[in-house]
Amino acid sequence: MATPRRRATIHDVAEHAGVSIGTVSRALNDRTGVHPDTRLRVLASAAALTYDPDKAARELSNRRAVDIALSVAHGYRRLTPFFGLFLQHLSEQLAVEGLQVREVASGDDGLPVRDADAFVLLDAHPDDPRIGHLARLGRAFVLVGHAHDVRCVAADDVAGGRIAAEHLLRLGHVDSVHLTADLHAQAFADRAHGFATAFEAAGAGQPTTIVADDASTLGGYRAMRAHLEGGTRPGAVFAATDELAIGCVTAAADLGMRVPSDLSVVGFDDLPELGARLTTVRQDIALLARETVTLLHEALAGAAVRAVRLPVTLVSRGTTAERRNR
Amino acid sequence: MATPRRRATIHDVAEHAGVSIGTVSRALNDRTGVHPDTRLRVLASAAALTYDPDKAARELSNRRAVDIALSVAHGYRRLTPFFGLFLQHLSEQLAVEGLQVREVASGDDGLPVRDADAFVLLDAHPDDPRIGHLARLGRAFVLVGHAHDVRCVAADDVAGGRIAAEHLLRLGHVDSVHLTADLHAQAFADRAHGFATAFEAAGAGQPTTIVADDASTLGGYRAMRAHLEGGTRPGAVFAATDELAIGCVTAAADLGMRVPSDLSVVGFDDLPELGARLTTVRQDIALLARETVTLLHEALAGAAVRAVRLPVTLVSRGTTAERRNR
DNA sequence: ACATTGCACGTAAGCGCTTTCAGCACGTCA
DNA sequence: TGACGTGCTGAAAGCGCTTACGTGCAATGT
Repeated sequence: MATPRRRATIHDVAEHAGVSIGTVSRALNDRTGVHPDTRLRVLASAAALTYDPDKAARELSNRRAVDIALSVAHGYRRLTPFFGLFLQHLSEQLAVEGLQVREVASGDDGLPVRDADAFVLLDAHPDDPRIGHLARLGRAFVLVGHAHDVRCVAADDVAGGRIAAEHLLRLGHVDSVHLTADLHAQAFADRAHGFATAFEAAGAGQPTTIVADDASTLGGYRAMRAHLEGGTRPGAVFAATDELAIGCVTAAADLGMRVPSDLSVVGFDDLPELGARLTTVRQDIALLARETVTLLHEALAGAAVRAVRLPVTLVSRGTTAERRNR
Repeated sequence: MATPRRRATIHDVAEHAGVSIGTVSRALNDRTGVHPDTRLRVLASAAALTYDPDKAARELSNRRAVDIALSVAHGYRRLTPFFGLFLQHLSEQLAVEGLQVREVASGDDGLPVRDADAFVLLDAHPDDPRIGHLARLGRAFVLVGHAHDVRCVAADDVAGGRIAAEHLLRLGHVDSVHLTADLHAQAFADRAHGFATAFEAAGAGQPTTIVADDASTLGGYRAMRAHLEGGTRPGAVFAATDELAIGCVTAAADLGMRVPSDLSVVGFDDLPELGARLTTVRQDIALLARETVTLLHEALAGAAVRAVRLPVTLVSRGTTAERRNR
């Protein structure tokens, strides 16, 4: 049975290596002024004892115990795969700096419940009450998404819509439709705008927009299926989300259409598993996380508010093809 | 602009209240030996300074810096609303004890990447490689779900299936079907088993089982729709999940059937938003979180392995009704 | 009257770590 | 030879907190 192992401390390592704790600390943290031989000896001892520095002690000593609270609009209940991934990258990114997400919660009123040093707001509409709340309290926060006059970061959604349009246009799909959900959400509005603008600029007219009940795969499926069954048979669809796109693909398949020969579909996000085969507008979630952390530091330092837009790229996979004559 | 506020320390509070730091600590932690008046004064000072004790320092002092890693099978990518809620309760529960989930991650190989003191495994099949891995390492862990010979906790799925059956039977639905996904998952297998057993015990025969491609709302929708379109029109369906149930309800609606008059549906889990109107088998997620923490402590203490089953209850809402003659 | 209790509180040690500072053993330059 | 770096290391302070331990004081007992 697992003996309740006592964690090795820096003292144990020091003793084992025959040096002082100061030297161990320096060696382990790549500080200068340690003889190479000594460093090696310390490293070996640390490995031998499976030494794992105590986070709390390290934080305390570093006096960089920054509490970072992550606030998701509806708790985890509506956590999308996208935000799930983001979260993972965020905590990895913070771990690099020895920081960490301390708590993940928001009260029933939607307001962050904890008095942290800094907040990351997910899933916020521009008029989200949390923004005013935090601003009023003078707390550091960064919004993942977009709003005016607040520190925020998000993909360049307009550009995303545009490159989706250009891709489709290049393939000859002048009769594309746009499948989205809740245009009240800034990201969706921007993507729709970028898409429509590019179409008009190309003289292809205003594309039809289908609004699903929600941004789930089911939402996308039903909206698309209804549209397809309505008689109109567009050659391509740009879905505002990979999940919506999956719904599209599934709906098309259920109606006997083939993707991409009968219907091209391009998604948005590039979620690993979900869209492994999907042509989609990729946003770099790792980069998003890194930028979030940067902004977090700026917020803590009291720097000027700025909004950052992250580039997106189109990754062409199996769900788009040239328009066939019909 | 938010001045980079310096956090108040226990010394500030002590000075403000005109007492020593020891007294502040005792007052704030409900220790005995503090005069009621003094306690009040300290509390007031703490509030005035918005004092928020430094977690790191507290942990260090308490030497209960227990690293608890939460391991989700596929990262957050497949985090279901159910596990999302569970996570929330778990971190709340741990917060009560001054503990916290330190990291939430699993490597690309699916194995937990961090060397924590204890692990919470979500979403694990009984033959999940993580179980053997952790056991081999002699690490403390608890599995949320079921498997043989490991410390685990889960709802009483068999009973859940049974009470769903009894509810439906009581309403006269002898022609119920069971909608599930991936019977390889222990929970789903158990629910199906409980359901079928109760039906047979009542002399109602073996209920039809429909297996959806996945446990999403879309999966439930498509499976149910296909079944319904196939001609058979069951009077009721027991879905292994609230999400599947939502899919059912939606499919029925899309086919012009009315719930519950044409089709009764009962779900499983009782997720707040999702199933607000759903008749469902409720599991107490908060309790699940509490039990998880209890088992975690047992694991850390090296107690004997035990598996716990949590009771479930049927909550009857708007999606079930008595069988009509047809 | 004094010794004894018990309560409320202050003092200080210590949790495991980082980092400054001083010291020591060299070598270098005049 | 002595004054001076230079490179490496140990000692010790301190991060913010909890918690023995000790002390002063009033209340109690004799």
